[in-house]
Amino acid sequence: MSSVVDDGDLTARAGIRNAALRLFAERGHDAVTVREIATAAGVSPALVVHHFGSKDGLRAAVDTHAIDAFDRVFAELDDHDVAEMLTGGEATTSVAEAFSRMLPPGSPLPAYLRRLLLTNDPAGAAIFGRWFGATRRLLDAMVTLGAARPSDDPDVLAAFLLVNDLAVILLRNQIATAIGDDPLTPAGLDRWAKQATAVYLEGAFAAPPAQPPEAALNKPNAPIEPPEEAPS
Amino acid sequence: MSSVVDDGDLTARAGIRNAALRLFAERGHDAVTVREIATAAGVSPALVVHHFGSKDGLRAAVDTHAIDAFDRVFAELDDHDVAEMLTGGEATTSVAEAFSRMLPPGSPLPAYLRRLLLTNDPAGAAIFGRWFGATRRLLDAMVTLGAARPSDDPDVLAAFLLVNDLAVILLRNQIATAIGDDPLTPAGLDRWAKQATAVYLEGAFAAPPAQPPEAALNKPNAPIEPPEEAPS
DNA sequence: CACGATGCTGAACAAGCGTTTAACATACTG
DNA sequence: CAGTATGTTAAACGCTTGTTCAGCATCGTG
Repeated sequence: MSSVVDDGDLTARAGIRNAALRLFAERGHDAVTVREIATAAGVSPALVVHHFGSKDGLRAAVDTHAIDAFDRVFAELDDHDVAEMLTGGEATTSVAEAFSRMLPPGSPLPAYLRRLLLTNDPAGAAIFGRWFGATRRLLDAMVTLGAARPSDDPDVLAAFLLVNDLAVILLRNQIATAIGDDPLTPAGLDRWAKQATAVYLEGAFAAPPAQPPEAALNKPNAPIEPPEEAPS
Repeated sequence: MSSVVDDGDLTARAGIRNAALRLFAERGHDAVTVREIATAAGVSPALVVHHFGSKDGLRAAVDTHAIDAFDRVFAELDDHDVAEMLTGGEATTSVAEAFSRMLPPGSPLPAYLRRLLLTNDPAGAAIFGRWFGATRRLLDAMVTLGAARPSDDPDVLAAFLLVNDLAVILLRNQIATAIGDDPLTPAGLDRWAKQATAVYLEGAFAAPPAQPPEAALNKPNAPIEPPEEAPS
């Protein structure tokens, strides 16, 4: 056993990249030092720079590696979705489900996706744009096949469905403590999918009993963060 | 004019806290230096430490300040929601709507909430837990009033509705470029609320035309991230 | 007026950071 | 076998970081 992380027979380069992926995902780029990455990978700090040029070069390599994996997951999901639609299976297949199915349980990739979308990183914007386009196209296909109701604002509807899916990954930890199941495990995923499917098929709310329609709307509220705040 | 930021007549202490709030929200705690905060607030770096003890003390002060504002927004939303429910107004009132209504347009608070929820910060976990409890109680109330359909897993349903709402704030920038409207402005919010309300009232998908019910389910897929990866 | 708080600063410090450099193995190549 | 890439390291460098310190105004209070 070398130390710290048992990577099997990985190249040192790949080992560094994987260690960096995990640490970046857990704590963010800036909070992780080159020395920590090197220790986690069982190599010297100088080797990190030798292989990736600089810490930022390593960041870029990790980014492309992760984005590649993400797009493979999403592509798989896309096919799966169309197949399910055609065979009359479940109504929806979620990004979260694809992540849970295709990634090993302890994978740092969900957390890395969170960091990628959180920082206003152009790579995160690019991946979101691609996924939005795919969702939009899928929604159109479902409408023409009669599997989804047509909308007067399909862009917003597609974005709504996509971000609802992504929220499961972004807020994974909070959801887990709230409902008592990690939503990226089969058990949690099942509970989540049941409720989501129900809402997407029938809705969640009912129109109120029957009363005067326009009542208290647009009453102005005092802003909570006025231009000048009380000094603490 | 002093410099950089015109804060009106703020205490230096409050000015530092506000500058830190904005910088932390934009770039994250670790990527911001004490010197940058001091410059943005128009004071010397030493004064930052003098008022808050340390950079981490400043972080804590900013945290409590922000969390206080968040909870005020959410409490307002809660009241508003109940009121709307009773008067038979709109079916839903979203967290995003409350943020948009109660915060000035350029406020750093949405971005700070994003950082708080996505960095596994215990403060973020606490605020999510509180909001989840409130959502759960609101959902129960709506069910007894006949405004929401009863669910066999109300915890998950409440979490689903809450994280869908939060996703608008978390992915604000990506949504803005995807749909062409910032979802925290009145225009974008209106488009978003229309689609969300439609889905929550009637659903988004239709049951497939009518076909064999169980078809291709649980077919095993090759994991995309095998234990040992190809060295790049 | 004296005087202790209070607010605030410039200069400096130790520590930690990313990175560089020179050197050492190891292994393929002619 | 010499020679040259390749992988790897220990040690050090320069810079930035958070923080400290001594001192300067300002000001309400006895």
